[in-house]
Amino acid sequence: MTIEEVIKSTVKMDNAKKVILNIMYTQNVVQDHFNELIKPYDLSGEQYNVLRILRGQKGKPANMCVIQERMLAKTSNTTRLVDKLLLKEFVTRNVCPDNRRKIEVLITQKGLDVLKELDPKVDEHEKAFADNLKPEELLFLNQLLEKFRTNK
Amino acid sequence: MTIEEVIKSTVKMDNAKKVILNIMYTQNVVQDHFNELIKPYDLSGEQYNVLRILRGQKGKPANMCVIQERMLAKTSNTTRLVDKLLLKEFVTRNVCPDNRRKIEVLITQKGLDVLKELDPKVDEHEKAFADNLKPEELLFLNQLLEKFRTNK
DNA sequence: ACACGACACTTGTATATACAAATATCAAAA
DNA sequence: TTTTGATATTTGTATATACAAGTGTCGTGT
Repeated sequence: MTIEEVIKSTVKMDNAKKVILNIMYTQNVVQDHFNELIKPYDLSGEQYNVLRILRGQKGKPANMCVIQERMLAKTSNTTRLVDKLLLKEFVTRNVCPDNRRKIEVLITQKGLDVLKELDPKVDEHEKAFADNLKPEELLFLNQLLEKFRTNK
Repeated sequence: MTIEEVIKSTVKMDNAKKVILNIMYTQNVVQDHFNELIKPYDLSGEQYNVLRILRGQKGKPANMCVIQERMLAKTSNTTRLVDKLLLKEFVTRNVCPDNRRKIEVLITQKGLDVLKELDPKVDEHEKAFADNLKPEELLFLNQLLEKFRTNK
């Protein structure tokens, strides 16, 4: 389905406009797909993202600003995001002893378990999209997107 | 900046995962850029989008479900979005005489004026990104994104 | 005519997000 | 030691979004 069909556009668009709509729409499609996937786990996409960052720390605690800067969408509220994860006991939160301004956030075993359970489903989700392209097309798409963002 | 640099990833990712992150992140960058642009106009991105759809109607009124289906993000709340535009006098809203379940939404001159003022800025915004790619790359990016979405 | 399911839209409620202001701590200068 | 500016996080408030339930209208069959 072309982007014109998606938005039922009657007028002709140039490629500059079309590519932006395509990116916005594709992100929407991917996100909706992903949200379906994690719905049964009572996690929002952002919350999942934080958990993944914490797992990536491999036991090292992450403080708020580290989490913030590793997230794709620079949400203005890491505190409340971590609050939610704390309620579900997916993370722990403690004041950093070296610098009491900082907070040390750690993923719990329960958090790791839920990620582990999600891993194959997430892989499948990614693969479902990636399989639409040949390996070299996938590579090229990555390069084009990166280039598209130059200086932004 | 590669997507690994953006999220400061330490581990190696396969292209399937990378392309999804790239799409999510690129959309974020584009959206942030666009939000900066429309901030002085007291319009949200979604509100702008609705106005653009209404202008595309060329005088023909659009009812709620038409607006809904032409939007990129299937927001669950067109009513309140139109409410906001109504408050700013960018649209009018009337019950459809033929079918009183339906609502006829029309863009006002004031709405058209604000779009007109935004047009060159939006073009510039789109061009700023598009100029990072050669015309044939732009075309290819569109094709790859479309293909990436196949069956979703 | 009237009952019924479908349709178009609205409203309630809970949650998420954006932005700015507030709080607490630290490091370095006076 | 006190002050100052920077850093790290939290909180308040307004707005946006998601999802489900509610309202009014229509078309169809009986």
